[in-house]
Amino acid sequence: MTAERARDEMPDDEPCYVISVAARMVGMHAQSLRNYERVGLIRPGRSRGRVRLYSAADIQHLRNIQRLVQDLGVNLAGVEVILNMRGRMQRMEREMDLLRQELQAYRDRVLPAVPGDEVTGDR
Amino acid sequence: MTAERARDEMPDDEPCYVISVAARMVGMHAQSLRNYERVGLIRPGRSRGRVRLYSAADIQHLRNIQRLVQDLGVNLAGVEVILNMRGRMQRMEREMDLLRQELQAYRDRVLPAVPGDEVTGDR
DNA sequence: TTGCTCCTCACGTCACGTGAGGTGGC
DNA sequence: TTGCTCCTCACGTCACGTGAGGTGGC
Repeated sequence: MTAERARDEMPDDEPCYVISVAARMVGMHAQSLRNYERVGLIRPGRSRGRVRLYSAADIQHLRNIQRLVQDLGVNLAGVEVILNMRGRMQRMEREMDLLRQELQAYRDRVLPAVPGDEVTGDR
Repeated sequence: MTAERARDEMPDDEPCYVISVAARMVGMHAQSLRNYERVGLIRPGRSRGRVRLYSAADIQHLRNIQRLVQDLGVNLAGVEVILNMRGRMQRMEREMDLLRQELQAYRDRVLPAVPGDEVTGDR
């Protein structure tokens, strides 16, 4: 990522690939990409001439969709639900990391909690 | 739940409804229930006579499937992925609750953590 | 015996991929 | 002008619901 960015000066969310290039990159039909946009699964940028422009992040998003559709046989309604859930899970994971860090700080630097009491006591 | 259990002495995982009753309870075609079993979405018990018997938990599971299929238009491959993810999210939520409880125990009973250091320090 | 269950087969419908056809702006 | 893009329409395929048909055990 960092190396790539340094090489071509292209941030992940920079719209840069027209539909034919994006389709070739992910091995899909250009018309499929238009279909996915029509049902709201992806929202590429547009040039002033109304030409779709896909960012590197869009390409990655398309690969996620592709894996669900082609490898697992999920339909587009399912893809939408799954990608939403995936986002929520990622947020939960970040929140859990924060909790673990904070807890570790207590364990390392301060005092141990009353052992086997408050966590298991009321379950 | 508890009241129901006390009333009819029927635990949630007790197989008790034949397919016609289960189908009527959830408003689905009996053949659909057989389809769901064939693709592995549900696994009802069987009587010795090989007759399917659905538990209250199975009924609830069928309602979850029904909502995804009928309300959201998800196909069966998507339902499988979504229900698996849902299970993982529920386990994560329980784990997060434990972490929060433990953390709260530290905050209440012991000492405050070094404020604004280890949690925000390396982000 | 009656009414259930079991299973398999088949048909209808719908979602989605994919191609064609005609258009317009770099 | 050429090769792209845009859009819409239409067709083929597949998944899934749903009914029929024939069977067997409470």
